[in-house]
Amino acid sequence: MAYRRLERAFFEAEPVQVAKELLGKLIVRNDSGTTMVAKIVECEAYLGDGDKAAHFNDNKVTQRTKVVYDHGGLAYIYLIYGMYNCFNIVTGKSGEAGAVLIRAAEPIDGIQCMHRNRFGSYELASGNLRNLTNGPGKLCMAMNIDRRFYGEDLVESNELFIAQGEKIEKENIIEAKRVNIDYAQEAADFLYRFYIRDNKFVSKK
DNA sequence: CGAGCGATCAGCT
DNA sequence: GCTGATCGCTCGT
Repeated sequence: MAYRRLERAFFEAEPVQVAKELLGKLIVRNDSGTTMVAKIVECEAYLGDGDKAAHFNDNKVTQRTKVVYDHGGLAYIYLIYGMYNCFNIVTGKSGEAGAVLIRAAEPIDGIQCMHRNRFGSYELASGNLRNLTNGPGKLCMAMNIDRRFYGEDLVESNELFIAQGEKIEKENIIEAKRVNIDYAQEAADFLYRFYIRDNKFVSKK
C-alpha cells in the first residue's frame, strides 16, 4: 500500500481550516521496519492571536513554542503532566503562530506494534482496539511519537508524515469546545475541537 | 534558582 | 466522578 503524502501548502492555511481538513487523513509512522497507520478522527486548533488556551497566546515565544512560528508542516510535540506526549502539527506560513493538536485516531495498520507500544505485549485482547489511540497521550504512546520529533518536518520525513485518506463530508464534522482548557477564560468556549460524527475512536462525546 | 502547574491517563468509587 | 502519578517548562525572585 502506497501512501500519498500531504505537501507544504496543505499546512500553510489557518489552524481551524487545517484542523477540519485533517479529519480522515492518515498518520504514517515508520519505526524500524514497521509501518503504523492511523486515521485522524479528532483534533483541536490553537491560535497565536486571542486564544488564551494556546501555549503561544499573544504570540509568546519560548524555547518550547518557538517551532509554531516556523512554516506549516512541522511537528510541535510537548510533554504534558510530566508523563505524556502531545502531537501537534504547525500551521500557517513562516512567522505565523498556529498549531493543531491531534487528539484521537483510528488504528488502520501496524496494530500489533501499536498494542505492544501501549501495553508491552503483542497480544491483542478483543475489544481493546478502541483504547489504543483514543486520546492524545495514548496516540503518541501507541505510535512511538515523542519529543525526538520536535521540529520534524512532516513534509520531508520518512519516519513520520501525513497522507491522503478518506474525504469527510462537512455534515459529518462535529464542532465542539476543546478539552481540559478551563483556565482559558472566554477561549474555553471557542468551538475549535473537531471530530468525525459517530466515530467510536473519538476520545469523548 | 525554585515554586507552581499542566492541551492526560488509569484505576478506583 | 475523582484523584494520584510525575517532570519539564515558565516565570518571578
